[in-house]
Amino acid sequence: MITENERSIDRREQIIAIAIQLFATNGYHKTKIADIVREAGIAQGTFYWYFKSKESIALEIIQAGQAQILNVVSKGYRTTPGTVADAVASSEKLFEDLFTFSKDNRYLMELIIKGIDSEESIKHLIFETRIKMEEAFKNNVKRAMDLGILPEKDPTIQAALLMSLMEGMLARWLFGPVTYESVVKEQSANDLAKELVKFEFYGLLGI
Amino acid sequence: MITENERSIDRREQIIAIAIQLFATNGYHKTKIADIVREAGIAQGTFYWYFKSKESIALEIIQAGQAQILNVVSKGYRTTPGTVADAVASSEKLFEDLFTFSKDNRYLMELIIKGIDSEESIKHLIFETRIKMEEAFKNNVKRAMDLGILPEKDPTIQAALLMSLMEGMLARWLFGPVTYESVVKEQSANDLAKELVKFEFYGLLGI
Amino acid sequence: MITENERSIDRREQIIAIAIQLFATNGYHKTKIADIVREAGIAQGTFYWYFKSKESIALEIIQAGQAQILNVVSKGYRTTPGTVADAVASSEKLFEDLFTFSKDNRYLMELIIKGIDSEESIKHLIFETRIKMEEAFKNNVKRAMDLGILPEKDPTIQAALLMSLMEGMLARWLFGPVTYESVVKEQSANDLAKELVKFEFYGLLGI
Amino acid sequence: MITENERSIDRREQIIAIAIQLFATNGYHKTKIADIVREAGIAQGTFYWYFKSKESIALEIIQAGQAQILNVVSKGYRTTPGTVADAVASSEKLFEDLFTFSKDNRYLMELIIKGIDSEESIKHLIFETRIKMEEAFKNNVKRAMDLGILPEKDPTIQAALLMSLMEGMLARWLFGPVTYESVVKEQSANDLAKELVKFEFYGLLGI
DNA sequence: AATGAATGAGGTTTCATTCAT
DNA sequence: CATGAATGAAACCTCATTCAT
Repeated sequence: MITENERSIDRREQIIAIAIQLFATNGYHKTKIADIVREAGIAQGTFYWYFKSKESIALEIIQAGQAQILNVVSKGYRTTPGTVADAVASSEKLFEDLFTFSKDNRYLMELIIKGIDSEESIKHLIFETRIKMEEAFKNNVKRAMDLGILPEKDPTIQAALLMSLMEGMLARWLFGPVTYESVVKEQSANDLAKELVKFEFYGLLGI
Repeated sequence: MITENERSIDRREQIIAIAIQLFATNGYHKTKIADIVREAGIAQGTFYWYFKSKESIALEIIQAGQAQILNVVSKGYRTTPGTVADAVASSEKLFEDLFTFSKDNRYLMELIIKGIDSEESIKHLIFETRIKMEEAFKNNVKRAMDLGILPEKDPTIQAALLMSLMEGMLARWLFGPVTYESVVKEQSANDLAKELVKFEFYGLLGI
Repeated sequence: MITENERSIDRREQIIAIAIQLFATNGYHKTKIADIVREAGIAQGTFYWYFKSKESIALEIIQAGQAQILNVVSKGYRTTPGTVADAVASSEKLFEDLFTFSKDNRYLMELIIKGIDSEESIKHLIFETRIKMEEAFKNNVKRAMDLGILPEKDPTIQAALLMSLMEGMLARWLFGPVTYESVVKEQSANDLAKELVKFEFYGLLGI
Repeated sequence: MITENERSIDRREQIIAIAIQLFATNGYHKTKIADIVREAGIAQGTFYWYFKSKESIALEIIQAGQAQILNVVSKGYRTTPGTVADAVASSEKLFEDLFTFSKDNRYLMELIIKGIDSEESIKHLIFETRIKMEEAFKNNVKRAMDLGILPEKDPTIQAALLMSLMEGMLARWLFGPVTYESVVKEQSANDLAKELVKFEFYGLLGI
């Protein structure tokens, strides 16, 4: 039996899911509260029983998304690598996890990765999320350098480069146009991770 | 002496410059015509003497920007490289040019690289611009492969990876937060290009 | 007790009534949404809860008006007349009905008869209404000719002449200046109908 | 050789001719000064050298039109009729003159007959013109009654009926839809006048 | 006489939010 | 919890008119 409370939570989740998709697809400003409630089949006023404002639902979405993403990313480099092969494997694991999560949370990731032109507070939170992801990358790179697996370079830049690669490939894979159909969009999360990691470690010249 | 015609063109250019900056800084929807005319010191109606609508000025901005950017990018790999060192040098040249242009056209590039949540027509034009940049990259990569300088791989993916790196570094360099102050933002266009190209060819493991 | 629904319909009707009057009195373009809502004692935005646009309320007004008018006109020549006297009587009945309806729907008829300088779509609908009225007249004339009551002539022209008479008298009776005070405006619908029909059948020379 | 003054007058006339046509075709409010000057091939400001305002050019148009029309109408019943046939002939002459003038001044007549939703001052002047036409008709009718040619009735009403017939037929003949193509629009001014006068004197039952 | 850039009041419409029921 | 009617500030855009040249 579904309690009142549970039904209420469902309704909330439903509205959130719709809002995520609309924000990602049409943008923050183009998405009207009227669109959300129409899609949800509820009255305009009902929205405001569940959420304080348009801004607040967006903030809640990003907030919750941040937690999930960071959870995925932080679990990435779990192993303590000893060799380059170990580092490669663990990097692959990280990206595969992230790509898998992204595939399951397409619209959320679209919001985070492509960003949305919205209120300052929302943009700030998105920004923060990406900074934190990049920091996780940096720590991993730093650790690999400390272990002598990677040559000593500025880890901040290396993390930025890594993050850029990841963002770019993810965007093309999930939100990109048909142009990438055969070469990017059809690949599995694992394929994509492998391709990325190869480039990550060896560059264009790599085998 | 300034002729009527020149003054008129100046006024147009002035409005465009202001609009670019406001669009980039505050976003398309947050930028009101009232903001633009206030900044330009003209009456609301005067804007409409020069431009048909808010959408049309944005389209004109992106259109013109696309032409300039593609001009820079297309001049990139002018040389016919024979060795890897040649390829590296010419790649460096390309990115340095692009970064220099970007520094001089900060707000325009912010619009193109970060994108704006705007009308469909505008988003489409921005998208097109990025696709064309990426195509220029792809052609360069393909040529290097044909010459035997780079190992044969799918050039579409390599171009996507390159474009991702470029977008990411550019964004951090010019529009990024103070976080990158010391390691990215303070670098010259040439430094940044070198760093990027090193990664481009050799990856994390590169010397 | 007034239900929600009824109040809502009342509000709609109220806005429509005000709009009809203002459109008829001041014209379409001179009538501002601000005028309508001021008269109705509601907020500007409320208008748009009930109607999509200024154009749409005008269309709705004419549409509904057309239906009512055609209903009146079509009921006109119900009887099957056998003699000229029958035809005269039934024509009188038709015009009396139409004039009575017009008196009760003064402003609506003013819109239809005098026309308004408005959007093309609205003008078209008004035009259509008048064409349909004239067609009803034509059918009546034709029937009388078939029955041998009226001499055979082109019914299209006769209907046009009839319609012209009706429009002219109606305009003078209801919307005309005080000039016609004593001789036209003060007459009853029945008086007017009689006068018109006398001219219709016998012309200036008629008894 | 054309003097400065003459060219100036031509320019004025040209603007007026364009304005008449646009007012008649698109309505007063829908016709923008921008439309007029575009059609005339002059600058926006130039319009205001020739005319004080949009309202003033419209007033001037109607004013001049009124004079011409009344001139035509007043010349109508020149003859002193003695018999019904004389009255018929002279009535035919009046309408033929008026219809001929209307054909040559299509757009002007459209403004006068159909009226335009415009400023109060303009509407008033149009109204006045029609009143004066109707008065001319009334005088003619009255004279015929005094001469014993027409039965004694209220000449105001008879004139109104006559005016209505004329307005209606004119509108269908010149501004009407293709519906009337064969039966009304293709007729000559003389044909139309004859048809009208037959109805005028004998009604539907007339031979 | 003529130009065309500039003005600014004012119009229609949108939409996040509130509120009585 | 839910509704949907109501609000009103604010946005974009129009256009008759003015003005410096």
